[in-house]
Amino acid sequence: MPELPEVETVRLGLAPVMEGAVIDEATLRRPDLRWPFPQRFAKRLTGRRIVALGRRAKYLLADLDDGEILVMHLGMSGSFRIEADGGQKIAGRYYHPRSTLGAHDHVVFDLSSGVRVIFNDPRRFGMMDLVSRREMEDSRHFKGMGIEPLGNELSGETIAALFKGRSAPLKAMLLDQKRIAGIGNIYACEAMWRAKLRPTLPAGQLATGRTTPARAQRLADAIRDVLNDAIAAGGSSLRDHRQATGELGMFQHSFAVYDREGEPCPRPHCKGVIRRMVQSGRSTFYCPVCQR
DNA sequence: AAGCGAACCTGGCTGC
DNA sequence: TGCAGCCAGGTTCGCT
Repeated sequence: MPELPEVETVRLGLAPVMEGAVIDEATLRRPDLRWPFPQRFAKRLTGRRIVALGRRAKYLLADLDDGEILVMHLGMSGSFRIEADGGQKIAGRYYHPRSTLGAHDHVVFDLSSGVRVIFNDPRRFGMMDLVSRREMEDSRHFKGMGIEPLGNELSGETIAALFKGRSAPLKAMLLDQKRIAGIGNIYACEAMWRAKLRPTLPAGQLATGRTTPARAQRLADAIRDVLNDAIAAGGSSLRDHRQATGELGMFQHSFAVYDREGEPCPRPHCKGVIRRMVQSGRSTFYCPVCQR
């Protein structure tokens, strides 16, 4: 379940039980996810205290007390769930007692607090890796990664600079993690709708104009707003996916265009009907009337 | 270099 | 009911 808002929601759910906890035991129930686990993975995690749980784009980062970072990606279908020894209330929240592990429960972290964190990923496009903190920026996952859309770098000027001279469609540019990192198919569609921009627009055209190009500014605002709104709603729960706490995200009810082909455009006074097209192999949902 | 499409997997839904 | 076909929130690889 993973674009930036869903990963941030997962982080917020896991942080109260993981931060400060020691990993008593890490269990790998298969040798790989998308890629093999790193050498001696379970052993290197055992006994480590999790200092902090952070996020970069769609990656979760567990800062360990030996200077390594546990890097985790949810892929398309990854999720975490939390169980507590005998059922427990922690920081005001109740967690279900331990249950039997299921078919796609690939990684289990047993924490010193009695909490168990389970990573489940049917399609196995997720990944876990260990990188040293000092080499993280240069590691293969993060080298060349684009700006953080909720950070200070995102602005109309930045977008204009990032897209300048590019002929690829706007939609493709938004999905390019080497420019802006963390936006996926849903929020690309939603941001373009909010900014009233056509998905096929050659991205470089956002960079034209003497002062700050108005369209680039609208897009920057739309990206920031839609991501913040989604985080506030606990992310989007498609196909019944859950947050780490077991709750459902709610932002799918606020989609303007995503998966709404044939429905009326929700913009006031717009008479458009949402359409679906395919761009670089993925569905794009948009309003042909108000997105230009 | 940039921009596509395919590949990696499994499961759920649709339509015949 | 059964089965084929299509689709899915991501990333990487390989080909023009």
